[in-house]
Amino acid sequence: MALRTLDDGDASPQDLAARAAWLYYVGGMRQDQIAEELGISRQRAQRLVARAVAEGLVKVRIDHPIGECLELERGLRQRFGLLRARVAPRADSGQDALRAIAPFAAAEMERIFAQQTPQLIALGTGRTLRAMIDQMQTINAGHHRMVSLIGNVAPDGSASFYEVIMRIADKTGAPHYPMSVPVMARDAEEFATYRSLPHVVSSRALAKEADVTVVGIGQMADDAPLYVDGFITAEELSSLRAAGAAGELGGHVFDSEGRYLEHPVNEFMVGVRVPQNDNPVICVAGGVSKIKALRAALKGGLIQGLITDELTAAEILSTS
Amino acid sequence: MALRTLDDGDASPQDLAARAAWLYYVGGMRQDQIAEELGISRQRAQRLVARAVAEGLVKVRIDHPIGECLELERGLRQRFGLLRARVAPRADSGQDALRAIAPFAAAEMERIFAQQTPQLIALGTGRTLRAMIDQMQTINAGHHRMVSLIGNVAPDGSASFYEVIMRIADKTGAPHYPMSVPVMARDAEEFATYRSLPHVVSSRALAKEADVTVVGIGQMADDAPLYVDGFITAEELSSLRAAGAAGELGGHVFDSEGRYLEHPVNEFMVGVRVPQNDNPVICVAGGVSKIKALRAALKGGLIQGLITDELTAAEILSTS
DNA sequence: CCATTGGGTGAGCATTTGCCCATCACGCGG
DNA sequence: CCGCGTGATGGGCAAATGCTCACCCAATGG
Repeated sequence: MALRTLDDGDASPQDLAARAAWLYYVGGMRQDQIAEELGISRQRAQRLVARAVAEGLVKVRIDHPIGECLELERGLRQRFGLLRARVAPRADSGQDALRAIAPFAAAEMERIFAQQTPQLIALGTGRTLRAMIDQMQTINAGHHRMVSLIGNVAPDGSASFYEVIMRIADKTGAPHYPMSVPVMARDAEEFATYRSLPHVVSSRALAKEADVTVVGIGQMADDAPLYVDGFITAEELSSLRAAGAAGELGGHVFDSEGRYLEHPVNEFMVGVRVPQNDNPVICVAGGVSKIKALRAALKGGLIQGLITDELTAAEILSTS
Repeated sequence: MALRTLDDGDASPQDLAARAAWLYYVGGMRQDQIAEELGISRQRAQRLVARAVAEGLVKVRIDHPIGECLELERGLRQRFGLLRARVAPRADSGQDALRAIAPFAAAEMERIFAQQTPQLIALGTGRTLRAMIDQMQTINAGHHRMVSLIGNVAPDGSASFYEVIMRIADKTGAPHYPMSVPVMARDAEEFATYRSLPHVVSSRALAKEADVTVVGIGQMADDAPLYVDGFITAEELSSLRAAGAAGELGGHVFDSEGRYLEHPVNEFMVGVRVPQNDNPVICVAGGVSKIKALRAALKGGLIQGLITDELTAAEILSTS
């Protein structure tokens, strides 16, 4: 945003990359034509296009409800009474699922932001939401507000890497209310302190009233994000699993029936649990590792919308 | 992998096309991989992708401010059949527009001068072209020639401040043919004298044959450059407006349809009108005040290229 | 029943793209 | 002042893509 070319037509490499990419993808020109047009070498044009893709300037969407995915979407909606269900085609586990889902989730977010009536949007954190944001188009949507469900400070004191609210704010210009405290308190005293902070009180209040909530989901295997990112210890993870943990939404752990556990980890989470009122909670998640958690969340009615990939959707529907 | 064919039996051709396109663009797979994945031939995969693109299933967006400008450029080219259109980002009226456009215009000039085959370049005058030159790089381009479209002597006998040809010559070392007479004659006799001067005759002849012509554009409001710079009186300006003047190119005034007026001011201009032959006339201009003039010039097909700013371009496209 | 037509198919080839590598310009520390 | 990375550049080539063509099949209509 800040540094737009003021005095130099050819300047900012990103501008040039964007221009080249536009000519290539939208304009349908060949790379040598682009090179000539921009007065650069063919190779440079090629690199610019590649760069624009790598930097995520180029967003591709396939505008077609693929039959199979539609079936799955319908299945999910019916089985779990969901309000929204989107299923991205194919995609295997892990990274692929993320890549597949992100554009769909981004489209859903844009749909939310495109609404005329001002919305209060609550947001979780995590890799999946980060990937989603990267796919979002910058749009002017200053009439909505966003609030974070969960603290944005990691255990080591750094800002959480997977914080998303600031990044969406960059793209939309919407006012936002991050929850600038640690995700989790270490003891009851700390917990009481955090919870009593005025901005936490107000953020929590806002989050509970959100018109729509968008979250990822965490699983409870050995590589559970809560553990990998250092929020809980290996012992706590074991203890949670012993207590029947199946997954977590915004750090709040629930069992395979979708009931929140009574467990120290849950007691000390500073953020709010996803609202359980009339306003929808949309979960963005995919990959085999998350299936158990998703199934539990769906069963417990914790979420009212799901954006996932084809294989995950099929798996959820086939075996639960 | 190849045995996916089993469950694809239901797919409609469009579904398949969408799926292939998705795997290609979003999934980043190669066409032969897609072919294998979907159990079809490589060619079919390629046809499916092409088809998806052709049917508009694939939507590509460039998430960068430049994207907008490129849209406008395409719009201008299409609407007015322009050969060249460049749109600089943002920029409000007046000075800002100039600052934004100048680098783009300079790049265009450099493109012209960078050509191998010798070009004969005709040039107008004015603030905009001056700003353009200031942005030009010095390049050695002695094989081109430049000729002025218009006299370079102001009514008070001084050299016109906005003469540009000498300055470009400084930067390029190209031989140049200024038109060293007043812009405008005061009566028929003077006019006949000027027009008969040998160097005027030859400059005029050259200008008419220019391979490319680059001009600014003048508007006809109270601060019309022709009037402000003292070439015409307030009465003449009023008279021109009464006759329907919408703008001027090189001092030659035209109406809102882009037809030159039959008016004393036009009769006594010593310079030539911009060529109306196969060789392009590029106009460099921006700012709201010039929109009326630009629209007229475009409508009348007086110019074949336009270098402007985003707001001006948007305005021209939206309301004409 | 056969000719026709329209869409789809793979082979083969031309074009376009992606990538590696030698080279060069530039900034930095010795 | 001189090497020494570091990163950009363009040449050249292999891979990937797009396109044409001859052919096939299935449906249609005489």
